[in-house]
Amino acid sequence: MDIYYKNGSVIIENAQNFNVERSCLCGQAFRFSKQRDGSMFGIAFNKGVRIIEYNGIIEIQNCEEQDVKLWSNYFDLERDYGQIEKIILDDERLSVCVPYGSGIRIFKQEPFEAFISFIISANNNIKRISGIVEKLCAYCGEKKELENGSHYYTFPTPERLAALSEEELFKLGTGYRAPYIVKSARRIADGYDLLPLKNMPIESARKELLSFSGVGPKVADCILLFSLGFTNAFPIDVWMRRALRELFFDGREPSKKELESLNLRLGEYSGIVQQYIFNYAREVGLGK
DNA sequence: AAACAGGAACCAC
DNA sequence: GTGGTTCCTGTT
Repeated sequence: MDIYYKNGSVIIENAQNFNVERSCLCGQAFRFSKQRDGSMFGIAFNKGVRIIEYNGIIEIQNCEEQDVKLWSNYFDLERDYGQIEKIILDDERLSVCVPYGSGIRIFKQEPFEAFISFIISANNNIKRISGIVEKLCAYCGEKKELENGSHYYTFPTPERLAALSEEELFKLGTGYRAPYIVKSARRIADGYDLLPLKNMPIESARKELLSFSGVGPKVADCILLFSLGFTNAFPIDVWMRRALRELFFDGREPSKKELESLNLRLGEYSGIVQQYIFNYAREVGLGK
């Protein structure tokens, strides 16, 4: 995989195991959308980028020269997903997931954005989460104009979010999560720093996250996996439950202990493996 | 139009 | 610590 800068774009040549559409739309991040022209538009680090593919080349447009590292880190391009995929392929129970999860890279999102987005994700579906996040950004993010005349909004800072009332959040469609968002955003605006969680043992970081309003086990694991760099965080939602019942537990409901030991058995990349399983469940429509 | 989908809080036990 | 109920909105 060769990554370099050229004329306002970050170019990825010989991309291995990177399916842009699947990665952007699988539910790990909520600010990517496919455009009518087939390109992908997404926002991170307050920057809006357009991603196009041609001749096996992936081009991230609207970048600056110093952004190469930034995006290569965000899209987790330095990791050998081929090796991880091989682990899955070699597992009798998991190999069925490979065609559905292949090419997904786990993005390293900004902690605050992931934190708020996954509080919103509770008891919610991908389409609605994206809609709410978008409204939230339009309501109190920063407006940015693009050269082609269109515009986008950045994700709000903790301060901007903390300044909102429950009523305002409720109107944006967050429902009963409004007070959770207010409380948690205020705690962060008041000085709680999420970054040190990256360097803690996973159990400690998880415990910290669970102390926030609106953050339960599943949301905590999502934040750990999708923004804090814990590739062994193992979020289990209804889709994962369905898939795990079928693949590992002979149709019955696994206990907490069994889930925990499965996580351990899957090893240091269990969270990435989880994404393959999750996508398998969604794409084959398990439980439908 | 009632039923369902989707996690966390909260209160019992 | 486990189990049942409630919270809100969009879809069927």
